[in-house]
Order: sequence, then structure tokens, then C-alpha cells
Amino acid sequence: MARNQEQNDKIRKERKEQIRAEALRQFATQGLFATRIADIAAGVGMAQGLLYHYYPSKDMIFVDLIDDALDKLNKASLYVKDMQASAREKILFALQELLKTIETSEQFSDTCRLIAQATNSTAIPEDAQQLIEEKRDIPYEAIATVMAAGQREGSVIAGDPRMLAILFWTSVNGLAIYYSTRKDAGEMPDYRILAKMFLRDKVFGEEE
Amino acid sequence: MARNQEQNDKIRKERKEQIRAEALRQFATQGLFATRIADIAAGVGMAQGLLYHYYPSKDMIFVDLIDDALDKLNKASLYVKDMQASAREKILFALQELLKTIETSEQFSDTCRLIAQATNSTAIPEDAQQLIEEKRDIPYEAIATVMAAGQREGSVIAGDPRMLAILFWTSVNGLAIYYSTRKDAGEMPDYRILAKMFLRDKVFGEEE
DNA sequence: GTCTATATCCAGATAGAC
DNA sequence: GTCTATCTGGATATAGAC
Repeated sequence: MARNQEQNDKIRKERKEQIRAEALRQFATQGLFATRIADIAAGVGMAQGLLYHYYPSKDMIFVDLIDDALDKLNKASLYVKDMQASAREKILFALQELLKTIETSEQFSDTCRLIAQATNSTAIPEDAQQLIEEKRDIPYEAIATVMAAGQREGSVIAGDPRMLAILFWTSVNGLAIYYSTRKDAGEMPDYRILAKMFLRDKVFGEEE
Repeated sequence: MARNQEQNDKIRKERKEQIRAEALRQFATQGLFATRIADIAAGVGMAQGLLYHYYPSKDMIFVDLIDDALDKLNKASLYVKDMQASAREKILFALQELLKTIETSEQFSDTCRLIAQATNSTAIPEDAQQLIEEKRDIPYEAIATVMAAGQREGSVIAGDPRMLAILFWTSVNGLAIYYSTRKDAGEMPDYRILAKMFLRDKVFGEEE
């Protein structure tokens, strides 16, 4: 009977992951309130009632996804901050990776959109609001640290490093929203144009 | 009796404007679906039933506001495009004005947020979707025209002008969202940092 | 674990009195 | 023009059979 236990656990975990994936897609594209629990269940291919064996409520799915989304973003931010490289290289690397990921990963775009949906509405579950309150500043702080280091090394322009970090993230975020909401978006801009905002010296090799 | 007619029209117009203002605030901060028609009516200080003498449905209020928001943005964009000034000056002026307006005008922030809410969800009324489809590209085209002129005059970096326009608007939009969703936002960044992305030559007077 | 059927609630919209 | 009271539909969540 211990064998069945294991199998059940595995099924349970897989099912939960299916629900999460489907809910992420729908929440990101439609928003929390416009997404019906029946649609998520239908998307997964399970009965509506069954979904409640995995999550106690629609809100809880949302909170779970928000928590996950914030953690992923924070982890990536801290990775960049703690890289072995110059500040200049970190900024260029981060922008290049972010833009590439926005372009190629549907799931990453959805994650950005989910966070946008959540931060842009006061009508989300209180738990989700608290998570955002706690965790949303970490990427800003990480990049601000890099900017300050860049100022010391002479590669980054003068100004409040936190302000530069805000410009960094709001620009990336704006792009992410733009590209995830247009099918006809075309290709991504060159990441070096964004980098040009923050760096004192030339970022383009041949041209300019 | 013609006198009463006039007065009624005036009351009617004022009332409608009150509803619009309240709905804009609530749609922008909560989203279409989380906003209840009862709350809008309460915010205006009228009975729920009375609201239906001014608008046939919640969706129609939303569509009306979206239409208005897009028109305002487009008008401002075309104003900048047709200014009597160099492309470089137009870019600097536009960014300066946009950032100042985001900072000072609650209503402008709400307008940006409303558009963000609308473009970021597929679950909005079809009429609204069509309006967005029709009108949202105008600001991009206007700024792209300015960017192309700037390239000819030698002040703007190389690259697809439409791409530069996308960077222009997504950056501004990201900032607008950021500042409208934080009470503790602090002051706006220097608009010249954003301008630095697009301009070949120095944008800061003394420093750098 | 999975489904169908159902209870419950709530928001949008309407009717009708004043 | 304004209000109160009500209808109606639809979505969340639950109950109970298999």
C-alpha cells in the first residue's frame, strides 16, 4: 500500500502543476476576476469540482502563482548582482538576457503580465498584496547595488542609484507588457539601446 | 418649458461627467471586473438604478472612457509631432512633459493605468478591443516620425525608428504604472536619462 | 481520484413608485 | 430625475455518488 501512496503523490503533484500552468496562462491574459474557475478546469481537462481537491479557492491559486513569480524574479536579480563581473558587464548581461527571455519564453512573459496585473490592481487577495509588498523591492535593490558599483568603477552615469534601478526595471517591464500583448510585435529592440541610458561610454562597437 | 429642457440637459451632462470621473478612478485602480456598478454609484452618491439612466451598462462606461483616453494620448502625440522645433527638442520636450504630468496629474496616471488594464487583458468588451486596435498605434507612429527626422538631422542614433518609438513609449508607460501604483514613489527621474537612449550627443549640460 | 448535480451568493440590470 | 425593491443569470464552492 506504500506503493500506491507514492503514485498518488506523484499524480497529485502533476495535477497541481497542470492547474498552475493553466491558471498562469489565463490569469496573465485575462486577469484574476475575468478568469473563471470553470475555464481553468476545462483548460486542464478536469471537472470543476475536482479542482477543489487541489486548491481551496481561486484566490489561493492566484496567491500561489504570485509568490512563485516574485521568487523567480528575485532569484534572477540576485544572480546578476552576485555575478563575477564588472557592473557594466552585469547591466549589459541582464538586459540582454531579459530581452531574450521576453522574446522567447511565453511563460516568462506571462509571469511579467501576472505581476503587472497584480501590482496594477488594488482588488487582489490580501495575501497576494502582502507578498508583493514584501518581495517586490528586491529586484530594485539588487540593480541599485549594481548601479552604485558602476558609479564607483566609473562606467555608470551620476544620479541616485535607486532611481536608475527604477528606470531599469520600468523600461524592461514596459517592454515585456508590450511584447506579450501583441502578436504582431516583431523582433526585440537591441538591448544596448536600453543600456545606453545608464552607461557613460559607448555601448555600440562599430556604429556611432 | 424650454428653460427646463436646458437645465435638464445641463444636469444630465454634469451627472454623466461625475459618473465618468468616478468610474475612471475605480476602473484604473481596480480593473473593469473588480469594479462593481454599485460602487461607482455610491462613489458618485446616487442610487444604483439611477446610473442606468445615464449609461446602459457597465461595459459602455468602460468603452466610453477607453475611447476618451486613447484620443487624449493621440492628440498629445500629434501635437509633439507637429511642433515647430528640431527632433531633438521634440524628444526632450515630450519626455519632460510626460514625466511631469505623470508626477502631478492623478487623472493622467489613471488614464495610463486604464489603458494598461485594457491592453493587458483580453477579457474586455469587444467594442473596447476594437477601439484599441484602431487607435493605439498613433502615438507610436507619431514618435517614429520624430525619430526618423532626428536621424536625418543627425541627433538620433541609428536603428529602426519604429523600434525607437516602441522603446520610447514602453519606457514612459512602465514609469507611469510604477508611479501610479506606489504611494511612496518619491520623485520622478530626470527625463534626460530616458532621452539619453535616443540621442547621439550629450544631454546633460555640466556633468558627464 | 473523479465526476455530476446542486446550494449559495452576489452583481448586473429592470420595474415601478414618488 | 431620483429612489427602493426585485428579477435574473452566472460563478464559486460544496455534496455525494462512483
